[in-house]
Amino acid sequence: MADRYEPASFEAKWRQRWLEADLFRTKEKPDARKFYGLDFFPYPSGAGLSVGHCKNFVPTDVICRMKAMQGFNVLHPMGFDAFGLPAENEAIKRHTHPAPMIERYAQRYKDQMELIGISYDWSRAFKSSDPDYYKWTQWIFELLYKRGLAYRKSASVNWDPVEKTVLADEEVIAGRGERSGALVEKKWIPQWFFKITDYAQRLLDDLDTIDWPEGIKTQQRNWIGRSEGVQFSMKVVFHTPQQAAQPESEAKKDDPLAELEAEIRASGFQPEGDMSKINKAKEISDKLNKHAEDAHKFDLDQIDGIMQKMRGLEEGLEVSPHGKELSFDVFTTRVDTIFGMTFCVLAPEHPIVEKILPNVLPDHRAEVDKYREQARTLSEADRQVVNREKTGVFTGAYAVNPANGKHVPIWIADYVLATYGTGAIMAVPGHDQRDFDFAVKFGLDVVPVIKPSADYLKAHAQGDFNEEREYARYLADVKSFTDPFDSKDATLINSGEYDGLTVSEAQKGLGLWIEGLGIGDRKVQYKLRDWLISRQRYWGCPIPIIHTRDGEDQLAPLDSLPVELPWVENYEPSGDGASPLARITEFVNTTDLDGRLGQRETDTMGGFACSSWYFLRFCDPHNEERAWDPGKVSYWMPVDCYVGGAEHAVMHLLYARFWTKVLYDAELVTVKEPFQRLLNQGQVLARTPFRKPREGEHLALGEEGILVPFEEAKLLPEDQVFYRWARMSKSKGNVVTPEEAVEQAGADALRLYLLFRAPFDADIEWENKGMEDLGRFLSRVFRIIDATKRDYVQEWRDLIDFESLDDSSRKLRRVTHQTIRNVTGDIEKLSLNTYVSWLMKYVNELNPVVLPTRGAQEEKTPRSRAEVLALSEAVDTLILLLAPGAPHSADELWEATGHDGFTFEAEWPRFNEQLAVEDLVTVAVQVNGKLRDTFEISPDADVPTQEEAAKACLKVAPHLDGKTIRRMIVVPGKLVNIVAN
RNA sequence: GCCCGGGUGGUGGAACGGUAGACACAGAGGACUUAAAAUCCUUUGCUCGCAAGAGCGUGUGGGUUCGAAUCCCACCCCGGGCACCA
Repeated sequence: MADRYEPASFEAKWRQRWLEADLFRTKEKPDARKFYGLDFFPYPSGAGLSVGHCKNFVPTDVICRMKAMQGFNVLHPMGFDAFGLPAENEAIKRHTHPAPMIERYAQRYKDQMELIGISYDWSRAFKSSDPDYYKWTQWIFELLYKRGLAYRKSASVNWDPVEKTVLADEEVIAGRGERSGALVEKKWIPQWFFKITDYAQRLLDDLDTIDWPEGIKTQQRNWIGRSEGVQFSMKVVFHTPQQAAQPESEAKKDDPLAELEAEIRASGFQPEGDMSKINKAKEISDKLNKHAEDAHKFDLDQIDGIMQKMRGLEEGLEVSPHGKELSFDVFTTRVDTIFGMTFCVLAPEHPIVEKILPNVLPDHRAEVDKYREQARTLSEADRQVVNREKTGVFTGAYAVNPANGKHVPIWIADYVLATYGTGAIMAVPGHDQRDFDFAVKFGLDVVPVIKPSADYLKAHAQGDFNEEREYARYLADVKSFTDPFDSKDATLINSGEYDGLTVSEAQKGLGLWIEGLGIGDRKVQYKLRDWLISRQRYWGCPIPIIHTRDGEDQLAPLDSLPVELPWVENYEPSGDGASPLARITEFVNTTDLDGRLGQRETDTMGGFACSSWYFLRFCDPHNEERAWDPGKVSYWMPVDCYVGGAEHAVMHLLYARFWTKVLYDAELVTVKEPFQRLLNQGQVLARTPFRKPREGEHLALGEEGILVPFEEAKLLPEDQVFYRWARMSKSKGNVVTPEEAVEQAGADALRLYLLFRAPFDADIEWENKGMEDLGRFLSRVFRIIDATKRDYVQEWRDLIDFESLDDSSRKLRRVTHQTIRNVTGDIEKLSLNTYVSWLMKYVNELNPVVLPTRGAQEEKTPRSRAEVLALSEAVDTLILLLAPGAPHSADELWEATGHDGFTFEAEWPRFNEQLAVEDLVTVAVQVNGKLRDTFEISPDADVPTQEEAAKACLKVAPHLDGKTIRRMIVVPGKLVNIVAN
């Protein structure tokens, strides 16, 4: 055995032996606890792995290796997310077919993962594009369909003109396709969706039950976007042309309903019981509008007359030419501000706009048409520009504010989204920034309904601040205050009988009132929308649906699964919104369950469908009868430690949770959450050269310079080049491959460097030299083991308890057991940089014991029996604690010390509390919180003894001079604080 | 704008509310060597001081506490996410 780390001489040998021994095959020992460690399902890119990817795999490997040594049944699988756009795009670029291409790339990934010694059980590997796998993806699709969670509808969707397919909301970042960066267009085509919105509340609630980074949970909460509020109906009314030209008239003050009641009685309609007037009116209107079949019981002419009258009650109004009531719903989280509603806004796409238009003046109609056309053609990105100037048009119609009967103008504006809530809002410019901006721009009224705080008034004050004066000015001229008062902690004004209530009281009161009125309900809204899974692309899992000739959708029969993706030479997307599969008639034409002719669905599923259940298949990967054996899945699930990048916060991680919950409801899995513990690793950044822009060159926003290859950077004048830390990527030319790293420094040095350089979840600024530092550490380990060869006793375990400890051996064993405790705890916490630190510290402590200073070597007295045994224990412990991080070296040393087999199969060192206890502890002495001295004392000394010892400290006395001790605070064995003045 | 992280020596980073700077890199000095590399030893937060020692120190300013890098409030800076969601 060498006395230094020489990776070239043994690392490859050990990898070969592990392979031959089939060492990492998943064990399913009875009675053992399980541990499921998993890395995110990677897409095997043609660029291969960089050391950046390894930062993901190594930590999982460390904890899995430790768990295996602790006797757990460990599931540590790997496979490939092979279906999807990245693979297909790359295949098109290379003029090849994705299937053989992905096969090659996956093989390279596997080779690279093996090269750095990751302990994956490759016997469980699969690709999501394997028919044996996607058969079951289709099976789950059918399950979703049967449960009403998969549906097809025409919708305005995100069309990526470069990828030539639609994208899910989650794949659109700031109006651009996540991968292509192209501006996304709106397209109206029939699409398949999964009804994830049904699970919104559970996806939100169960976040509290899992151990994930807070940031990821928050991102999911925001994405789900729950808000509580009130949804209520607003009636549309139309002014006559003459009246429309006049200023808006006040609503009639006397009680129109009393008159109406008389009319109702006169009609012969006898309401049952003691219904309120409002309910009577509502009932009539309901009969007319919704239950025409009931209406025949009454004299229709008479009722029509009542309705005319009812509308006529609204002063200054004329009945719409159609004689039909129009209304629309609005959603608000601030029903307390309802008295401040001065206008309403509809999204341009709102369907009621069609019904309003025939009843308004032609001028309005023309403007609205023009605006809607503009909105339709405006790209999603243009519409989402930050702080965009508000646009909109008045429809010519009005809505009745149910709170005060006032008629407020209905506008159309694209700042109201058709896809959220009801696509219509009550606008309260007094207390909402967006409405305020709109009101200011279009000269609409602003009515404050919440009393502004003194702070707000002060911030907007002109000249000397006088609260009352400012308040008066505020009430008179809100618009001059430049932004609305936005507080949820104040009282109401201008709100009739609700004046003086707090915001939360008013929310409760007004919510109940609206419910009682029967025009609305308290409601919960979510931002989350259904998951769009159709892709008009070839390389994906076919959707197992047959469209029959009479327009029905049928599931492909279960025994016909998988619906295999046909092999075709030409699979490029057409760009017309149809999938390439639509061109393959042999694929398209088929018969359904009943033998009717039909056509297959030609869209494929987006890649995220395939990765939403792979962690279940790993539990039982070769099952041909079913997707998985429920017993196996209930044994292994949930994943105990799931490691991957934070970029999947709202895509994969949300979808996989959704599928798991559906499968739970179908009693196919026993967990509600798939990933109990999630960790996001940091990235590896590499020094990347940029040059300053030349004349005529322009930098995009946020760019500092122009990326140049290293070769070019070396040739450029020094003042033209600068370096920045950037994520490793092939396009930046800054990639370090695992092959290069292993060649230069060795696999174990690479592994330890990735662990040690920064905390697990922090970014690493890569330096090749850093690996060599860890190589030197490994050399020190080799030297220590080499130097103890002569004294080492392999059977120390059987002998050590019978030997009484002398000073030196007690110290040794103490250090050993403290290290076992620290290392085990840190690996458990995935605090892996400190894991390596403890090993280094341990080596530093062993060094002087093992390697006497030169010259003294000859006269070294022979070691005592106890010391020899303690040292032997230290040797084994060091090797075993090192094994998860540096498995090649550990096995090399394990063999050199005469052990059979592999460290992977050896038992993890056990921590003995008694041995770790110190004889003496150092106690800090503070005077008034400032450190003045320390003393050593037995750890079980009582409090008075420690107080006395503290007072006796020499350096303490001068600081107590002329002071009286008021108090003494003792943290036994740690600290004494003398409080004196 | 809102929401998450994060600001600690020359550098990467350690620190259950209890001795700030573990562990490492870099620096300085030394040993071995003809020399270098490698290795080993010592030293290293800053300021003042020959020293003993004292003072100052975890982005800034306040607060809570016997005691704050750690908890609370306000602000500044960096990284990430969301983005007209009513």
